[in-house]
Amino acid sequence: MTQNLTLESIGRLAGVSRSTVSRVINDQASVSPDVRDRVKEVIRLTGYAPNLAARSLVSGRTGVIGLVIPSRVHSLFEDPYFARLIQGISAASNPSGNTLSLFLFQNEEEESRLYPRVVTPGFLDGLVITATRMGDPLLARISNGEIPVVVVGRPDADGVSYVDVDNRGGAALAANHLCSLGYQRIGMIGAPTGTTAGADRLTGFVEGLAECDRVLQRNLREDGDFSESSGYEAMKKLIAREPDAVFVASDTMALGALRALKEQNIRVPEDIAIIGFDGLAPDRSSPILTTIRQPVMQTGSRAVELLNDLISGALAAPISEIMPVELVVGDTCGANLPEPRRKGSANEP
Amino acid sequence: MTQNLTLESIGRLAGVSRSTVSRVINDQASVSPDVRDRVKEVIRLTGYAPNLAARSLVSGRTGVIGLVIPSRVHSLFEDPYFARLIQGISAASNPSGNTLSLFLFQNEEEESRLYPRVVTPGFLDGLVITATRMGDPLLARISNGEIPVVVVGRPDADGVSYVDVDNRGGAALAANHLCSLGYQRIGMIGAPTGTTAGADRLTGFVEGLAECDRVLQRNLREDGDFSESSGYEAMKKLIAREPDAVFVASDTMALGALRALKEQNIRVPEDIAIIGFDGLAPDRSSPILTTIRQPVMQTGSRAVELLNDLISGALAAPISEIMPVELVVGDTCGANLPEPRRKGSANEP
DNA sequence: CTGAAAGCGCTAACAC
DNA sequence: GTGTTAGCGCTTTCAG
Repeated sequence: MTQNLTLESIGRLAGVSRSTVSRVINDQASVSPDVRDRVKEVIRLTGYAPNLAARSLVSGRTGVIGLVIPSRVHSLFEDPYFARLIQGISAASNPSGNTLSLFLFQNEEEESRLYPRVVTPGFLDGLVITATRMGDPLLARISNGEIPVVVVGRPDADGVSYVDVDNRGGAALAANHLCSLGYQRIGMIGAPTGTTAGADRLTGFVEGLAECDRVLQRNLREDGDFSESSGYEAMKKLIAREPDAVFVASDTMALGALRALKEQNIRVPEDIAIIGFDGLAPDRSSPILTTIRQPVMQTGSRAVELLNDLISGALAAPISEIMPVELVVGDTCGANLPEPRRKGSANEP
Repeated sequence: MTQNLTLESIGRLAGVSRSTVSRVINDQASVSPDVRDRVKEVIRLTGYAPNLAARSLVSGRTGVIGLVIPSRVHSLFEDPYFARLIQGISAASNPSGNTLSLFLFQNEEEESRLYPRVVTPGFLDGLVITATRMGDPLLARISNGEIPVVVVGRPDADGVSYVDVDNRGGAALAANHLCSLGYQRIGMIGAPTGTTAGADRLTGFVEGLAECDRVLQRNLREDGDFSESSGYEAMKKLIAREPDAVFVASDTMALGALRALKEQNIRVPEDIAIIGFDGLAPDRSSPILTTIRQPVMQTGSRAVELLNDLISGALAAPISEIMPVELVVGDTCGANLPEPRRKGSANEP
């Protein structure tokens, strides 16, 4: 079948030199229409495709961008967040002619062993790194610019380009929503504060409460690890402390929280209001979860776009961008209940 | 920093020729120990890494394997199944020195546009394709062996290598489990029969029921599309027809089914038994789901191993392998309830 | 055991 | 407009 096809052999078949074939392939101007057509026909007939290795050897570009998912978030990989993110990254890679390589490190050992390969110039054109953790050792090694990198999420290092979502603003939105509905004993199930997303959502929520002259009571906060079961466990602990509303820092954890409540026959939103974060579980809960939606796919796509700009030199690092979030009102906060929510009941010193 | 490092420059630094450096790098015997040490030291100091493009230009190998996820299953990408599969594939790729490229096609158009690139020799060493659908156009174009391919799942084409799980056997196990517990009105929420997995699970379940002299009543079967909400909807329809046990062909759909039941205050397993398939939601439901566990990660890893054998020529296509599944008894079938389940009640013409 | 030389398939000056 | 010619960095004979 298709084999041994080279510029040279195509040229021979079309009766031209290899340079001309190269010009046709790269859509360069200086080729007469008839020659161009003839060459294209031969290419079509033979099914010739240029050898990428040879091409990248001379051009210095590989056409490959890498997506690195560090080992510590590995266990979270099953959160639909990553599926969406990958979809967004893939969607933006294909049109730009890039191939996406996935680096899913199993553990620290593998990470440090394979890491050199990932940042070595000539292997990848650029890198997207998901960095949900603070003090990422990978980031430290990148700053000195071996290869263009864009981080998804806020890195806690300077000089690194990134795309983040407005975690603080979104969490504040959640706080305001709960306040405006009259809830009094407002709690939170947080994400790990060792991740910038977790830290930012906590900060934002506290700030949002402050805008309504409220504070987040110490005993009304539990943290999870982004998993469904951690949300379930956290909510079981909170129930005894009787919050009337809880902000859960991820939808997956919120599903766990709802499960815990249903198990105890606590009604949502009548007995307790729940608001999530992510916007990833639109129809997976009964009642439908009120949440803060972040544009996950777009975040991934935007990261690739910025990376392409970095690679082409159109932009110089570091650059950053914050994606907007929005409140999506569902049924778990009682916003749509006919009568206004409790206002000013529930007192506690 | 690190730049322009080539075999030549390393050789100069170490006072040897580029051939010798190449031999050291490729661990070839004929190099004297002292020279080898000297060269290695220079490599360490400079941080030199071979240019992969040049290497693959001469070797004909790229060290890259592709994972293709066709557009029709794209919407299902968020099922944790794919996350696990990717983990397995990635886990097996790294040690074998391969890089994993992900081809997540958004739609048919993109699929056929990018497809040539994917099967063109010289771009990828091999391909893993998830083929949950029948009549896959990609598979048709592959059979004539342009590039080594291993399919995950049973392809409905001949001559294609694949790794599948024992869907039929597993579904039969589920049927036997329900029969042995004495259930009478046994229903099923199936996966799309346009996927080989869906078809095989249906076949196996019917066969399993037959072993207990039962048939799957027409009106006790509804099909979903692997999504949580489709499981929810299917169960809502089934409820009125009063099955006392339901086999749900995927855990994700089973979670939806459980949600529908909880919403109607139907108790599991007291009022109805539920058994899933996949083993992906170990602690995500209350009560804990009884299910048929398939080794998803291992399936992915095995696919890569077979692919490597195909690439190296150690094995010749087509080859195939069926991974075993197992029954995991949870709390949704009442297997652990103190008293034996109802035996022989519920009559209907 | 080591070096010299050829060549993988392509792009990009540089001629004509 | 088109062909000729150098390499890109590497592996691999082939000499020595």
